[in-house]
Amino acid sequence: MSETLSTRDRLIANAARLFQERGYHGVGVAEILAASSAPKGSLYYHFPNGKADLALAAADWASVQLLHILDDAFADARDFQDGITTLCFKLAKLFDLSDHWRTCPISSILFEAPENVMFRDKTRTIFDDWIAAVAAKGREHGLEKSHADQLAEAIWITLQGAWNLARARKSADPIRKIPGLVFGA
Amino acid sequence: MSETLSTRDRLIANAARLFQERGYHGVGVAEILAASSAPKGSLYYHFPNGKADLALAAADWASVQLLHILDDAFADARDFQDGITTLCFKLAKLFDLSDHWRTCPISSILFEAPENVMFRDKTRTIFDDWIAAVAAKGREHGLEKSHADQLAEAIWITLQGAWNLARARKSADPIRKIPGLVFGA
Amino acid sequence: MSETLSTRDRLIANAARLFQERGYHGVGVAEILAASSAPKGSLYYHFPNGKADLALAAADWASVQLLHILDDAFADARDFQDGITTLCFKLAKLFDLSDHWRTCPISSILFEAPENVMFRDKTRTIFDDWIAAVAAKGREHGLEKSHADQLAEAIWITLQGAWNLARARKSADPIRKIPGLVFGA
Amino acid sequence: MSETLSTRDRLIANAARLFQERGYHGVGVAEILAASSAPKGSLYYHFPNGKADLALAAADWASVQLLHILDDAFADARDFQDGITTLCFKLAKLFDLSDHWRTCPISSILFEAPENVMFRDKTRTIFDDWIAAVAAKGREHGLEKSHADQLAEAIWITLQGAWNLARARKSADPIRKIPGLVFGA
DNA sequence: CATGAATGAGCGTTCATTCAT
DNA sequence: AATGAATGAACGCTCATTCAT
Repeated sequence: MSETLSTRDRLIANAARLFQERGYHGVGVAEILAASSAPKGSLYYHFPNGKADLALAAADWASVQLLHILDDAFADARDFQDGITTLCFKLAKLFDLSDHWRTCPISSILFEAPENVMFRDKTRTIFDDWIAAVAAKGREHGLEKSHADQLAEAIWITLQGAWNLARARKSADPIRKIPGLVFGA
Repeated sequence: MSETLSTRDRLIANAARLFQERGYHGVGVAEILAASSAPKGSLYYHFPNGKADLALAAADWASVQLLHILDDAFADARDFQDGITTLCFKLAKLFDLSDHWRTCPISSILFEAPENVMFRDKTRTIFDDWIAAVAAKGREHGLEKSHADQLAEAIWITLQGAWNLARARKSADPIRKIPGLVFGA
Repeated sequence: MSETLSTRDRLIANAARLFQERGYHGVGVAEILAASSAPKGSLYYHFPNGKADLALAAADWASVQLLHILDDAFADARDFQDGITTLCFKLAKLFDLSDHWRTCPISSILFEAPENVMFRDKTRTIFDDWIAAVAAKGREHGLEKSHADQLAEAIWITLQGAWNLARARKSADPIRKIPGLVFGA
Repeated sequence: MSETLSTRDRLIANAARLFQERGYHGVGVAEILAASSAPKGSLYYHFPNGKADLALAAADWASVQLLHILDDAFADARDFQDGITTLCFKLAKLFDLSDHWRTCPISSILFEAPENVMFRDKTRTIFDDWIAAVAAKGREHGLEKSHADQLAEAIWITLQGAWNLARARKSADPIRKIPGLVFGA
């Protein structure tokens, strides 16, 4: 990650990436610190509650990244289906670039953390925010609210499942086939 | 778990349950041993390669459980959609009973394990076996092969995604709504 | 080792070789059993006191081997110095063949064992027996008893030291230079 | 060991002594930590590669001790033989004080360690350094270089072998008789 | 605002041994 | 005479965290 970022931001970005690859328990704080070129004690300066705090911040950061990708996908979209198709191809490309491994950063980070009410609540919030953002894109392209909400949730569910299958098959095909599944063949 | 099971089987069943709840790295072998009333060294007698071996065996065991649930769901099914609906309600009930936490045992066990070729290969095999089993049910109820295959894969993707959303929302509703998504409202 | 040996003899021969390479604590009974194609429980049938018993038997066996090499070296010896020179070249060759690692089997086995009176006593007995055997060769070739005894002890001391230096230098040269040291250049 | 030493130095000194007594595999890190009044994790702070790192540091430390003993022995030496005689008597006394057990610390530490290229290389380096230091003493007392080198190597070989025999016999006599062997009776 | 030395509970694993058969 | 399943203490090591500076 760029050296122009602050120590705090480097910790967050590296934590997000590493957790996405190997899960909350699969990555030690020492590895995150080393990847961020941060000294041992600095984690607890920036995140007083330690690893859990950092994971929550990393999930927030990853959520913002996902919303940026959504916005980019819809920047030149002719209609809703076109925007979603672009989105899926963007996510598929990222997946291909990650050795067919990095899937949903939120699920990767938060579902593997200790069964903690704060972790689960944040997951729900981020999921719902993303679904709402997709639904908003639908309404912007003329869909009725209830239809947009339904489609957005279906897209999110399908994306989550496609990520899992793509990871198992080492292939982004399931991600690219999402529009076909959601909008009909 | 029942005391009538062998030490090996108790280890597998407890490992499957605990990994499903907190992931491969989130559960220590000491906890699995304690839950199984097995002494420390017996794990390595039954599973010479240790925790990784046990996780693979637990994934196999969980896969068999999932296939049994599928068979049960189709025992009295009028048609394919009826069988899938029963299946989803059975899975939703299990999810409710687990404090809204236990989702796909295969993903829970194998995606959180070390990024190991053997783990990913087994995930793909079990996923594909399950999809093939669902497709077979489809053909038994008169569906054409290509249609059955497509539907089975769509069902699996949707189930995986619905499990994720259900866990975030502490509600089995997404699981119960799978038939509506896959077969059309 | 040959399959014609009894389980007991295979255990002894493999234990002697493995202890010689990595010391008493450096080799586990499981490895000795595996190398001997012997079942897990059979060690305690043949050696009721376990690993320590086996190590004592292995040291005895190695001692007999060393005495055989001594006899071979003196079979055609013109005089005492000639016999010792042949002996050193034989030992140097064995050392070369062992990747420059296997030195005195007795020291390797017994000095690394737990500080046990039985282990130390056996070491002394085997050392003294070997020195006495060399002294006997001296007397057979006309040396006076006191001179033969002194030379034999000097040879043994020099051989032990040369083995150490040879191991550190990955070269049998120190072993081949023993006659020059003991008999004068 | 003195409480005024740093944790790191206490670890090294205790490790050197314990390894010298029972070999690399014969001493557990827990015992070294306990002897050093150091907590479990501190070993890996000071020696990131753990037990192997500590053994290498202990060998270096022991090497320095041996060179100090050499310097002390030659502080008031009339000639080379006198210095070597003093050295042997000093080493014999240390051997007597150790319950006739502690011999060459370098061999004790490094030959019993895993067959690792780094361990063997360090053994050779320390051996050669010690031989060179003895040869330097010889030249300081008027010996020609080639003669000094030969004598130094012979002294080292004889010392190693004498240590082995002394240990087996529970007697420092072989160590005290080294000058007679090397310089002629 | 930042650091790195220090901590001890816990990690997955290996150990020599025992025992019922 | 021989076996392999079972055992739990001990192994070397990693962990997230604390704290004095």
